[in-house]
Amino acid sequence: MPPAAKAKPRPVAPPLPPAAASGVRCWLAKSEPSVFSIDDLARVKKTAWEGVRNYQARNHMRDDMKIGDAVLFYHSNATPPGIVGLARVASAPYPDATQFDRKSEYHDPKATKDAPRWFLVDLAFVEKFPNPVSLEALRADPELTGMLVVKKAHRPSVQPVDPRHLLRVADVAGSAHARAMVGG
DNA sequence: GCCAACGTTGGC
DNA sequence: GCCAACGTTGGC
Repeated sequence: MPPAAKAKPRPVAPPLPPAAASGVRCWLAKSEPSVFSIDDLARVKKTAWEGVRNYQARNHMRDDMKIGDAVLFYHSNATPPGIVGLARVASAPYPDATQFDRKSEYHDPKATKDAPRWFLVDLAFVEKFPNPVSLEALRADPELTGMLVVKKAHRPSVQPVDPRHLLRVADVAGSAHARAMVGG
């Protein structure tokens, strides 16, 4: 029996959106462009998605995200707020180093290296959309009804996205790569 | 800057 | 386990 089979089962996770035909899951990650924008991601190509301090968002990164998953890149506290590009998950989950760094604004005194509290994945740049989709436009699109990001005060900064919603956003945004990543 | 809508913390 | 106080997110 593989060791994993002996692991204590975690509480049942909330239902995920249906997997796309490819098995790739879809997500949305928020970032304030004044802190880290899609242009920053385009420049560095890949980054550790550090500083997430919300348990739901952490659980998505630690438990559910797989290498190759598609991630919509959302600018919050922006003018206008909205989805501006596409990234992909580029690592397995690992502890967020900033939780151990006393000088970091993300330092968590309750976290230890033996018992890390915060996990992250790396995100890699895929594309900046030719036509970003504002929050206002997301809300106005009947095909995007139910998308978490349009719900008032839906806070987790990493959240699941229905692949159909991702493909719709990608079409409106003029994406060149989403269909190849997600299928459909 | 305002403030609604959260999530977290800690006293009890 | 309850819940008031507090802190944060994020649109506006």
